[in-house]
Amino acid sequence: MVIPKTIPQYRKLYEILRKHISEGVYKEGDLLPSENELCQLYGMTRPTVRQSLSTLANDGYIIKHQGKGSIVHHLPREIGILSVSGTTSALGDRNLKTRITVKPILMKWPPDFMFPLTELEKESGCIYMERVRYLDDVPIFYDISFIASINLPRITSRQFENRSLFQILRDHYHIEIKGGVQRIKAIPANTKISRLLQMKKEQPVLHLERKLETNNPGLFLYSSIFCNTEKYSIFGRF
Amino acid sequence: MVIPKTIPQYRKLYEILRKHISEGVYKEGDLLPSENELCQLYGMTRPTVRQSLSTLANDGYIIKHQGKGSIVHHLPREIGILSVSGTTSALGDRNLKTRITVKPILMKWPPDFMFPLTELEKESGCIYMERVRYLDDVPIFYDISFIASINLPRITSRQFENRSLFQILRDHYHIEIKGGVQRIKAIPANTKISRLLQMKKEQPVLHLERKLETNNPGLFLYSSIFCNTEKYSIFGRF
DNA sequence: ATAATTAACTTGTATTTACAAGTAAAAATA
DNA sequence: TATTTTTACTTGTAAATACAAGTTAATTAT
Repeated sequence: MVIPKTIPQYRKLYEILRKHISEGVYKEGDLLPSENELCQLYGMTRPTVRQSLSTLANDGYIIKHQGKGSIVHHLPREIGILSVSGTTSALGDRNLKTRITVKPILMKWPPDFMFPLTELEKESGCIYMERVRYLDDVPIFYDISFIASINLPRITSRQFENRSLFQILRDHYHIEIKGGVQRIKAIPANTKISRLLQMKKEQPVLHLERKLETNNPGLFLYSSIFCNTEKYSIFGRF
Repeated sequence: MVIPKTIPQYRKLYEILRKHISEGVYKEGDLLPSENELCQLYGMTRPTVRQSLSTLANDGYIIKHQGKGSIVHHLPREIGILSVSGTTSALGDRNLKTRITVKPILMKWPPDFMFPLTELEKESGCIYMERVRYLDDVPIFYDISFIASINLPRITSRQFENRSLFQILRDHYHIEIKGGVQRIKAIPANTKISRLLQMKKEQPVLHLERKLETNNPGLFLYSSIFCNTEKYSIFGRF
């Protein structure tokens, strides 16, 4: 697994500021301390500080303005990289519940997998799981996940109930999502999907097929997501 | 309008390499010249060259590998930021045709617009247009665009037929898309959409509502896109 | 011949220094 | 008072330098 011996300084500052933004120490619209102030505060030089800030800007946490400063721009990113924007008012994480319908099991990759696989991935098999996610006790997402079983000890026995898969991978395995590709379609709900998402058959459902890249070059996460967008939309930045 | 007096060196090299990648001088999987070689070739120092390369990497044109080099990773980005991935083999730009169904006109913003507008935007009105895009002569996209009519001389009289709106904005007004937000839904086709996209009523259609940010801080592009995803998927990177 | 080591590359991180350019508030002017 | 100019801040661009760390191929030793 990727366990970096030494974490770069710019990365440390990035994590500090990201945490502060997430926790509300700096709120949306706030000006971050100036680059020179951050230099003094954390004992770094300006290029190093700037590297932290430009990474934050790339990730959408701040917007930089020449002559002005860095303005906090907190983004909704509750559910992986996607998030939900509803007709109702702003929703907190507390309304979101996850139910595992198929617990993580080690198995062979399905034939005709949605994305091409490397030999290493094929050999090592995959960890499979199915989840349904509820918003205000209404099922919104039906999520089928595949992870190559490469160097992920004890993952099948972990608790997935109320934490994001991404968070577990981050906290326990130092795996971070760097980006990815996705295919999006609108399809009619089949019997299984309509039952799981409590909707009528043939009603439009959003279908996403995603391949997520991690900081571990050979490791990808795959997921097939079905989403009931009758009441909520999928919200995303790019 | 934003007409930069002096284009930074790193930006010049970025444009050169981006063009070379787009035109196939460097093909997918190729190694770019090393940073030191680029320094010599273009008479820049390594930090400057690295800034070009990291911008290219951020935009998804290359992937950098420590100790190895920068590998070209050409992405399909024919239609704005989205692109289409079909079941058929790789499709070139030549198969894509655009038909303007409502020519650009200056008008007031619709009431209950899909995104909140600033006062400046409301005052200046909007340029409205509707387009249908064909892939292999099959209508795939029905695209309704709104642009705030701020400093865009003669835009309503320009030729939009076979060039991307983005390309015109880039070439004539130095406007570049920096990012944006979007809402995605799966909806049943109504009468108008089913007619325009030549599909049955009530069939699932992908609906995107997008707000695109430009290098001009006050200027945004808005579009409402309906997409027939029966044969093709929307493909995207993040 | 094979395996281990070394050398020569590559990109990654970091410091230091300098000036350009955009922003906003204070100061000087009309 | 209202306007213009100045000043002091901010981030943006760029150079020169140094070493760390990952990759690859040539060299060396077994």
